[in-house]
Amino acid sequence: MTKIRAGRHGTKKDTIIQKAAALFRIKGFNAASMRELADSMGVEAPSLYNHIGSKSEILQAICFSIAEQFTTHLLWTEQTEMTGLSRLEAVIRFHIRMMLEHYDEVYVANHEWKCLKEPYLGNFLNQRRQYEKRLAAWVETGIRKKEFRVANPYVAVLTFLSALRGLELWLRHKKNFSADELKNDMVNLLLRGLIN
Amino acid sequence: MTKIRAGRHGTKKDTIIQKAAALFRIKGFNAASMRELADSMGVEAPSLYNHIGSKSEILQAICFSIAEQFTTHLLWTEQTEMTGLSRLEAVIRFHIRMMLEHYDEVYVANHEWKCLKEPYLGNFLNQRRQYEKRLAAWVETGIRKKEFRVANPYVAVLTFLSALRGLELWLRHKKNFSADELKNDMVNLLLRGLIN
DNA sequence: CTACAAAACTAACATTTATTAGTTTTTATG
DNA sequence: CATAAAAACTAATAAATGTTAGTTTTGTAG
Repeated sequence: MTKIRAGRHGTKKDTIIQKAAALFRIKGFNAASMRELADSMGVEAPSLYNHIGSKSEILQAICFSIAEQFTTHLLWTEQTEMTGLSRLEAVIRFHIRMMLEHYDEVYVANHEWKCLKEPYLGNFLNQRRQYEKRLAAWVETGIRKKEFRVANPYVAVLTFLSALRGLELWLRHKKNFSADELKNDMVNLLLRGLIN
Repeated sequence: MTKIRAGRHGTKKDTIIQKAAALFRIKGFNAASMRELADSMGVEAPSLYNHIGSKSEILQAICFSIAEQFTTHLLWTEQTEMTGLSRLEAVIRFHIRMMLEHYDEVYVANHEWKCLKEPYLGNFLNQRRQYEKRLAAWVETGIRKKEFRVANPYVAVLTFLSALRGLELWLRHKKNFSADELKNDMVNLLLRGLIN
């Protein structure tokens, strides 16, 4: 009879969620079973229910924790960085940091949100749309100030966010890389372009 | 007793695969059931098995059809376009066209490949890696010819591909847009950068 | 019209799944 | 040590799923 260990910085529920994120990332939410999750902790499946309410609840915890961190950082950046360039640079740096420090959770939030149940699904999508809108407002401001050139701000935002989501591909390839180097490359590429 | 209609340009199996792509895109492969798929065609689930071998087979058909189209186009581009810029531009244009004309299939191939079973999963990933490698070779050549500036060609390729994958976000938003306009925006953004 | 093949149907099965109920073991507190 | 709470266990359930078997209907060719 193994026991679920509470991590140094969290409850046993947090430990379950963390393990679940790793499992969901590898197998996908639907394909990952509670039995597997329990197995990965050396425990029987029903034991998990002493700590969590349901499988769905775990996914909700993952998605909203991540969403909240991104939103919070966006608002913070808005008040600390004033130029479009420095703001977008801050966003890139934060996405890289999140991807490095919370790979599983970020991946799951990006790929398995569709498995959320209402009203959480709608909620999550709303939060994302808000994020995109605020970012688009930055770009629009930058365009007005002649800082950026771009025809459609939404094209820029969606391209930008997609490219950042692609950071996961980078980690998947498991190349050895420095976060700073990666950040510089992406800033140069997205903001200054590929062409010499 | 409804019957499965064979489309003008394909067998009944093709019709099933097309409907399945739409369903898989909306609900995800695992969450979509054969009964739902049958329902969407006004038929009972077992009837599908007169035309297809298994649920997995449908996913395989979708993923490999799309992968093959992209690979074929890449090779074609390599022989018809000679500068790095014109090649990447051709890739952007093709991705946009594929996304417009085969939205469901492209989306499913991008998001549900993890549900493929071996050896198809490994096969699919290999094909993708080859695609990435070939694209990286283009960029490397471009760097050598001083056509591109970029520190790490792989950062460029993965960023590029991620941004293109993000075209789906654009379609999801259902803005009215012209494909040409979109193409021009993305070329400018990715190749010339956001900064003025 | 007949006969054969294609393709639909109904019924059922074997598995897998998340989850609950009830019980026993462990841990912590007095 | 005794007692209570926390957390593990076993057993079981209800629902859903992909798929098969066997049968009936539909469409087509001679």
